Amino acid sequence: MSELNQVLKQRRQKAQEMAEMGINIYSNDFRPTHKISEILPKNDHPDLPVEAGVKIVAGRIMALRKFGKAAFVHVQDESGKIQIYVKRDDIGVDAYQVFKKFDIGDIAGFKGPLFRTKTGELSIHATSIHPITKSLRPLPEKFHGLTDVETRYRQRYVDLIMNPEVRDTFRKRVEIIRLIRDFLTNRGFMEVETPMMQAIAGGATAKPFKTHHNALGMDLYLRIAPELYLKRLLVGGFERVFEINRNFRNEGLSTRHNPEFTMLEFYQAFATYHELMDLTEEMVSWIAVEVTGAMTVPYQGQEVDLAPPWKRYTMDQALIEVGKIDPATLSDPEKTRQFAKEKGIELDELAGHGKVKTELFELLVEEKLINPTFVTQYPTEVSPLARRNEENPEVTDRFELFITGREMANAFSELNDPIDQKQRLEKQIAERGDDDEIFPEMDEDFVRALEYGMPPAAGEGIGIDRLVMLLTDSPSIRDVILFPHLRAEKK
RNA sequence: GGGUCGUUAACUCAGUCGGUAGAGUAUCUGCCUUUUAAGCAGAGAGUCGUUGGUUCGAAUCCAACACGACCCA
Repeated sequence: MSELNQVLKQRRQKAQEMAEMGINIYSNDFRPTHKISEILPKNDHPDLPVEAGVKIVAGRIMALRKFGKAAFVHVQDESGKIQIYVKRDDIGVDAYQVFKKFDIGDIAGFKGPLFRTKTGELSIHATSIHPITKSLRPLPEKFHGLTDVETRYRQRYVDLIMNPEVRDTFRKRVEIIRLIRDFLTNRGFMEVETPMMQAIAGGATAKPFKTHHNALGMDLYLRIAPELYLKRLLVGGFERVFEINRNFRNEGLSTRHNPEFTMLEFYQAFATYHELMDLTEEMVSWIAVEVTGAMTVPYQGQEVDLAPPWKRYTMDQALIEVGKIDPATLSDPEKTRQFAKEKGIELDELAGHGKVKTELFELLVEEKLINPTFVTQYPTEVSPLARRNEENPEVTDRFELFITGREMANAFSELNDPIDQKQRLEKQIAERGDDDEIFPEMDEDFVRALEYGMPPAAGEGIGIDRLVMLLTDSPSIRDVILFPHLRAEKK
């Protein structure tokens, strides 16, 4: 857009005029005595007299209705919005000349007692006005506000100024993360930080971002998961650890995928995935109540009931009961494969029964799991880091949690047999095929760590962005990430 | 990566059959000392995403590209 358009020129001119009047248009000596939210609740009863005393507030001018010798202003600070009544005869002729230069979008301070207008709105009757920061750009129109999605993401600061519900979503996001910290810390978990830049991007199957360390002359990868480092800490003797931090995956973008996203991973020694199912139910339902006030939350027009206990299926049960697959078909690898092909699933020759079942699950079951559902007994074939089930080595002691048809969490009893672990990583690398952008690469140090002996443990990862989407009723991951990734803006 | 839709003033949007650009808000000027989508009168504001093509003539039709949204992989 043109930098020289009329409105911008006028704003700059007005700023200059104010400067010429001797006003510091970027001052930093005004100190409000009250947040607006501290004023509002004490005076919200229309029939009771307002509090006595002078209030000093500061914030952004969001609306300005001028009448010549008086005006009404709406000022918004971080906590809320209040109306100010500015009258020439009360602030003085000179001050009113300054006030006439105020624009919507400016940051200003106001001082005066409270009163209630004819129409009953709580307001501050200004006895003085204070320019603080001049705004050189006009805000979006007051009625429709800012709705253009691209501008909202690219200029999130304007989105936050204009849209209270956006501010609310991000406050909730912070609150959710704080509650997770409290919950885990209260249960004896220790928050740790492990490398974001890794020589071997392990712990998941995904394409990593590559970067380079100049001084060391080595390539590094932004982590796709912290898993292998957190398990090293179990070896080191920390028995309950968690990390909330960014993972990076060099893949496509969608309403559910951003290249950098926030994961919670936590590991508990001397526990199995069963205990993590209990913990997850308790944690997520508690957070839901704390953040939304209810155990049932709306999501995009459907009601999601988060009250424990949650439904638990084995993968086979889910395929039969939700996916409506004939048990006779499912128990026969060849028939299952045939069935998958009929459903249009393309299968690699190397894909075993477990892989085929997982593909069918993703196609036929996942999107139907609206209320929270744990799915257990994932095939060993698709779970290279999980502990085998002791009765049936074809499956692992693992669950995934689905809510609103989306994967929310992935957890398992950890494999701590270094020889089995090494073989499974080697097998996974061998099956990597021609896509050499995808890790894994053998992490010899991780195997060495396991050789020292890792206590039996269960670990879980929860996608924080998706959890926030659920609890804020947000349709896109971009609505819960302050600055989502977009292509470079054209000049 | 594929498909569909979109991109017009700072913002929200119209723009018919191809005839050279409109509204509201915002801005500016004047009036207005309890308004709240304040009001009244007037004014200014545009590389119609970009580049080509068709045409006497393109915001409009065609193509490519850019950016975005949604769906699919």
